[in-house]
Amino acid sequence: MGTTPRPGRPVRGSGTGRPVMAALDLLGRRWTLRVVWELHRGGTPVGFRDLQRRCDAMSSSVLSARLAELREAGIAAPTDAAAWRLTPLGDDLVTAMGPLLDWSRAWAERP
Amino acid sequence: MGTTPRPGRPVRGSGTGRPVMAALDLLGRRWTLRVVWELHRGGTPVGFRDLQRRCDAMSSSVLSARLAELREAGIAAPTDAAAWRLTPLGDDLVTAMGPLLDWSRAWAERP
DNA sequence: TCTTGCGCTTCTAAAACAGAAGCGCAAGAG
DNA sequence: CTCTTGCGCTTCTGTTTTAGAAGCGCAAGA
Repeated sequence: MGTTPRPGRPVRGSGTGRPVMAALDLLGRRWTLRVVWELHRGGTPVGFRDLQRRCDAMSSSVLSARLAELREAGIAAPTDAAAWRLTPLGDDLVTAMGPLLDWSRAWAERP
Repeated sequence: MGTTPRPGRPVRGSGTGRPVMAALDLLGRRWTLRVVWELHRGGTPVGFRDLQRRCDAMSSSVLSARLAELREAGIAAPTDAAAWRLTPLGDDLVTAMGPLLDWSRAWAERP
């Protein structure tokens, strides 16, 4: 398994660990943005298998790895009842993704 | 080589090709966001080897693949002088990434 | 001519991912 | 109690993706 990118520490593509580079490394991993997205859509905490189904049955091994990374990054957290939800920081991330969604709609309509 | 995700066509993680899913697939590939980012930072068109250096000497084979994908997606385009730059759509994408950068700074300052 | 740098391509090894199987646990049915 | 069902994951093996070095053809300059 790889390492969870953290701001301030060297990450793939940046020896300095500049925040934006660490973020691009973390969020650039496959399924990461999607998992965050689905956790947010759920509203209430979502269980592992349920989350897996919502992500089009993505591989459980990868989901497990992504959740561990997101937890370490302080973006997602397990509840006491064995389910997952976003932290306030995670909610902010989703908010920050808003313009990206608008862009994707514009992208879909290009000639 | 893989396929370039397009809105409206099935992509990894979504049989419907919903725009946001296609975008998450395309942008979720390793180095993609970084390449877009560096093309934008350059301002003027950037040559292949120069771009590679700016991306911390990422693999040339992957850079080549990413540029092909970004071109197909209408995000980047080669100039007549054998250099690369963002299209207007690509510039919009960078703009849409703005809040994400702000978020990364906040992320860097968490306890 | 000879070197230097360019935009890539090609090749092989390493890493990441996919997907099925299964483990231990807990709750309910019989 | 035993049996089944579903849960949260982990483990394992095969496939895909990425890394990284090497090299090709071209063009410009010494």
